[in-house]
This record gives sequence, structure tokens and C-alpha cells, in this order.
Amino acid sequence: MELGARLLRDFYERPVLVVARDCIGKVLVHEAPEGLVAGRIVETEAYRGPEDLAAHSAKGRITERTRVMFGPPAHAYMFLLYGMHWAFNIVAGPEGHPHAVLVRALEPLVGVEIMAARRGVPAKSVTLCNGPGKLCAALGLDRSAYGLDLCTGPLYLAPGERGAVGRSPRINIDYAGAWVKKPWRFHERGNRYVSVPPRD
DNA sequence: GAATAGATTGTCT
DNA sequence: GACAATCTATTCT
Repeated sequence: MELGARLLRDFYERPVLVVARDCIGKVLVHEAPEGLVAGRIVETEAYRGPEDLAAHSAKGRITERTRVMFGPPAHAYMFLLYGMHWAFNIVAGPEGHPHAVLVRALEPLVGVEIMAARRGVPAKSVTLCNGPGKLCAALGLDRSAYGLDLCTGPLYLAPGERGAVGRSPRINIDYAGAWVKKPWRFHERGNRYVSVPPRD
């Protein structure tokens, strides 16, 4: 299958809300040892530190975990949540701005059998990649992907067809005060792989 | 179909 | 020592 050229650094170097929206429809590719796996991004969220209290980079805090967000764009920010699930983010915006795009759901395209084996569910199940923890498990992403450069590594974005994009508030960030209501979640309208479709 | 509880560990206070 | 950008199984209607 022809996946086209990978996206270059300038795609990620724009304002994080623009990047998050533009990621919808793009193809996330992982050239894993077991084989190529890829899926269309159908749901994302933007996190814009240091002012965004929902972001791990809130208040400009630099720690071992958030360090990569303060570096150049197009790198992978991985983090573990609830002690058992990994989540994948793309660092966006100019260097020095701790912004990131959380990829929340994929429509499986390539290597579906590999994903199914890693997830332990049937290959045609819609639950293969419809959530941050699920897509990381399906693509084989974990701590070892932390800090990978999407412009040079085995993990990258490729062009893809985009449908209508909807936006809604972000999910499970109830601790973030006024930032809870920001409509910084983007999704492809009508796509059945979106984790929690808002009313359209 | 909707709601709820339990799992399990790196990171930060 | 508390808690988290979640998922799944189980227990209700």
C-alpha cells in the first residue's frame, strides 16, 4: 500500500490548535519489528501549556516526564496513566512552547491482524483503536517511543483524506477549572471509530 | 444500554 | 503517600 511521504517538521511547527485539527484524517504509521501498522487519526485533543491547567506542562513545569514538550516540535510525548495505559502525543508549536496534541482514536488501516493480536480482540472490532490507551497497545507504543522524532524515526504521520471535522470539550480533565470547557477536542464527524461521539 | 468499581505504577508533593 | 489526558468486567435497569 502506498502511504505517501511523511509529513515534515513545518506541519508540526504551527499553533497547536491548528495542528490538532489538521491531524484529523492524517495517517499515523509505526514501522514496528513485527510489521507495519497504520491508522487514520479520527480524534485528537490539544494541550497548550503553560497557561492550560489541563496540560502536564501547566505553569511551565519542566520535569523528566514533560521535558520533551519544551523541545522542538514533531517529537513523541508518551506518558503512563492510571498505572497501566500509555498515551501518545505529538509535540507541536515552536520550540520552547510546551504544547502537544493527544491522539485519542484511530481508524485501523494497515496491520490490523497485528493490532488485534496485541490487543487480544477480534480484528474487525471497533474497539481496536478507539481510545488513547487502546491505540497505543494496538500500535505497540510504550515508554520506548518517548522522545522519538516523527521526522526521522520509525513512527510518523503521512497524508490522508479528511472528512468533516467537529469540535467539543476535552475528556476527563475535570481538575482543570475554567479550562475544562475549552472546545479543544477534534474529531471526524460520523466516523465510527471516534471514542465518544458528541451530538452532531 | 447505562452506571459503577477495580486494576496498578510512574511521577510529583 | 496521593493521584492520574483510561479500560474492562460486572451489575444493575
